[in-house]
Amino acid sequence: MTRVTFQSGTQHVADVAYLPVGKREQTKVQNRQAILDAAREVFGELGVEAATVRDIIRRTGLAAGTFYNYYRSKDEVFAALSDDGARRFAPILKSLRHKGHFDGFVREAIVAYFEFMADEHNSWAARRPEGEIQPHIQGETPEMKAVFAEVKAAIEDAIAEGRGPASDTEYMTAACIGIAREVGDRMLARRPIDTASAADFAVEMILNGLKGLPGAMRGA
Amino acid sequence: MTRVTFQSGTQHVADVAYLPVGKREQTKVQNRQAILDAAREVFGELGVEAATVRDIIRRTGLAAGTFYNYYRSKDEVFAALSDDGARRFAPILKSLRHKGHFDGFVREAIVAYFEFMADEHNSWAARRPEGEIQPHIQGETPEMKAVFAEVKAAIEDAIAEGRGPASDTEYMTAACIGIAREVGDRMLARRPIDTASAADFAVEMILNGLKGLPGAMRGA
Amino acid sequence: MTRVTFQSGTQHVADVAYLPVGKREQTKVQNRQAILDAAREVFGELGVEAATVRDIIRRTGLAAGTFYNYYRSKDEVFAALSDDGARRFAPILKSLRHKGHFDGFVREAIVAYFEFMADEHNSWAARRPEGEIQPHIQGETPEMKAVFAEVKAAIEDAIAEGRGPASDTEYMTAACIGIAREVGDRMLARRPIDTASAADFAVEMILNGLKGLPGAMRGA
Amino acid sequence: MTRVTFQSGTQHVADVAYLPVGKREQTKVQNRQAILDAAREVFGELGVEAATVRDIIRRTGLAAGTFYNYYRSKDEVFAALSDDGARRFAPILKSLRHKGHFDGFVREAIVAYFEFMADEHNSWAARRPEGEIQPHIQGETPEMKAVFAEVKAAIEDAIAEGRGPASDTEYMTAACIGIAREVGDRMLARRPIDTASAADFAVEMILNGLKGLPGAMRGA
DNA sequence: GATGAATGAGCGTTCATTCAT
DNA sequence: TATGAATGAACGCTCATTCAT
Repeated sequence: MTRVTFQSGTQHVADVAYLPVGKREQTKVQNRQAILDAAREVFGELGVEAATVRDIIRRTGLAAGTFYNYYRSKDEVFAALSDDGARRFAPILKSLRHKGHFDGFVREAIVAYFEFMADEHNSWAARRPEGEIQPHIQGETPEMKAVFAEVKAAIEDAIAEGRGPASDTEYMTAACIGIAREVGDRMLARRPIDTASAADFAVEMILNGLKGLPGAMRGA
Repeated sequence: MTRVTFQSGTQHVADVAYLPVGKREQTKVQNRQAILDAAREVFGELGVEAATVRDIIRRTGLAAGTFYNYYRSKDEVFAALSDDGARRFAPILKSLRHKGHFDGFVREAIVAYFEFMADEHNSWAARRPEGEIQPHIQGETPEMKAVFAEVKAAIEDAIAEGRGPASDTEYMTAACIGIAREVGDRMLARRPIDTASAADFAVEMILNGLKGLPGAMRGA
Repeated sequence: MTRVTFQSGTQHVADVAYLPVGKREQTKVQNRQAILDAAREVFGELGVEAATVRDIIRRTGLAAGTFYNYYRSKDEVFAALSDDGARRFAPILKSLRHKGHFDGFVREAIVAYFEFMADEHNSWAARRPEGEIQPHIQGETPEMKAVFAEVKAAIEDAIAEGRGPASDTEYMTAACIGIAREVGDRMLARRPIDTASAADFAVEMILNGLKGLPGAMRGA
Repeated sequence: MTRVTFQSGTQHVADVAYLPVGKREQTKVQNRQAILDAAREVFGELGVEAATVRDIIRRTGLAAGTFYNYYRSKDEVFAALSDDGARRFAPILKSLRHKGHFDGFVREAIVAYFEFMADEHNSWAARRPEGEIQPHIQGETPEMKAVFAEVKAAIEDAIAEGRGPASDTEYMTAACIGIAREVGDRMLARRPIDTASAADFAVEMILNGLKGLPGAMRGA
């Protein structure tokens, strides 16, 4: 089982600035990043719906108008964060595909997903100053949502390709996804966050569930 | 297995107006209902968070102030809808509890939940004019949310009481809930809506999944 | 010095219903009175500006629309209360006029004014239930304002007629009025309310002040 | 007797903008001033209670939201105006305190108060377009109210410190205040406004009145 | 005449967005 | 580009007033 480590969104985007750049480019990248960081926080604390552009920009210290030099709306930042998450996660997931063994694929996908969530959650919580009053936290970041969508797509594909058991593939996907989502959420609420045992549980549940299905088991 | 039929919220409340009443009372009931209907639609289309009181009242054709003759806030309408759903669903669910057999309980709970969803969905969709452009739909009504919460509580209890298999009960509940929710959603998207086969699937998945769990199977 | 006693507005208007009346007339009078009473309370508690028609009608237990069968607006109730006060006070004041002696006139006018205020204040406070939380009180009723206007007019006349000292009569009136108003207000704030000593003070202040004026003293 | 001249609030604040500034700062100052001016007018015409934020902003021609870039509420504008008045008046008043001679103190305080009122009134009236229909005017600006409060406090102190005659000090203060307020108001209604003779009158009235009091005269 | 729900103007306030600087 | 004040639509809500019952 491959151990993966994820880099927080902040570092990731900064790393992208790999070419020597003038000061102007520098601050452009910094501002863009500052907005993304602030948005991540605000989304996590207030929820995506309740968050306003003002909330985001206020936290950056930038001027209101500056926001619109980078994004056209709150939804666009949301999409950017989602993309960021998806982009970071996609290669891991892709490497798991076409490995043939459905059971192994599921396990690794779930593990990767849970670890991503845990990492995201940690790096996000860690960035908050200690002494401060902790604001109300909602906790699901756009990245998590995006990665969830990726995993879902992967499982959908795997099942549809017949590498998983043949039954009602749509419902099968739905069941896997449901388990992953709900167990993953509970996992994040526990201290310490234990991705391994959560993954064990979810994988058992999924594989056993699928195996018992009437039309079942034709897996690779 | 008892076959249950649910009445839509609209009809339900209308039925209550069984006594001959003055015109004033009539319009009051109608307005109250119009607000609830409008709210259900708006919540379904925009989501509860994004919906505004003015969205709701606009759709009724009533004056802005009229809303406040009936409800004090958006949340109060939401609660009213939820209550309506929960109240209709609660007796069914209660009759399933303490039946001893965990497998049977799960099956009947899932069936009841799916049938409620289907019914709710139908009555809600039916009320929408045909020719109109279908606005973007989120689709989950407060009633569904409320009933979902009921089912979740029931499963939580059943598992916690040890009538289900003993393992990590929290994760077990989460898995059941996840399956019910996701499969239920897919079910609603199909035509015709077939609650029986969706329930069959979900129940199989849940029971098989739980049975295979390491600490497993002590259920009644 | 004549001792005068004032009847509260409530009793006064009730007394007016001296003729045998049908039930309809009865309730009409009662409603009108209920509105006036409620208005007096509300004006006293919230202030005339802040008070709303709804505040008044709510306290009567009558329906909203009923208000408009009696008065067209808050201002009209205000005027009615003022009239009531003025009407009750006018005869007392008139009996003091044309008595010739300016000093005596001033004394009796001030005494009458202060006693009216005290009485009004008492009967208003007395009607409030004991056990209840005392709402914030502003304390100046329309009646007091109206009576103040009466006193002002009387003094204006007396001074203009030359029965008082000849100087700048407008300023003289202003000074008297200012003393009466401010000392009267302080009087109401003390417990027990002592109209006699307040009146003594105000009268001394007024008469001595006027006597010392340059063009002074030609009084009757 | 020192002759003092007050600058109107408008000029005063404008004078403060003594440094050359960018256009932005300029319009900011202008807008802030426009709001204050509009507020003064509206308060004067409708009374502070009845005035609304929208009344104020409407008169400026600015957008509704702009108000909140400068003040958080009507009360804050009111406070700003009051502060302005008090700040301008305070030094004059302070220079009069502790001068020992009660008579002189009263005279100068009254003179200063009347001159402030006259000046305020003039600058306020002057800013009104000629041809327009004069709206109903209540006429007391927050500045006047604030300055009145200052004078009242000063007299209260002086009397309480025993520098004035010893009698019922609360009533004494009330009487002085009443005279100052009422005579001052009449003064403003005359053309031309003659502060000197009004002050002469008020001071005579106050001092003579106090001197005649029973417990009287122990003043410095 | 009494009722009380409906009305809709208007209020205080927030917010996304623009645009002169 | 960055700035941040101006904008005005929209929100939640209250209120005086009307009018069918």
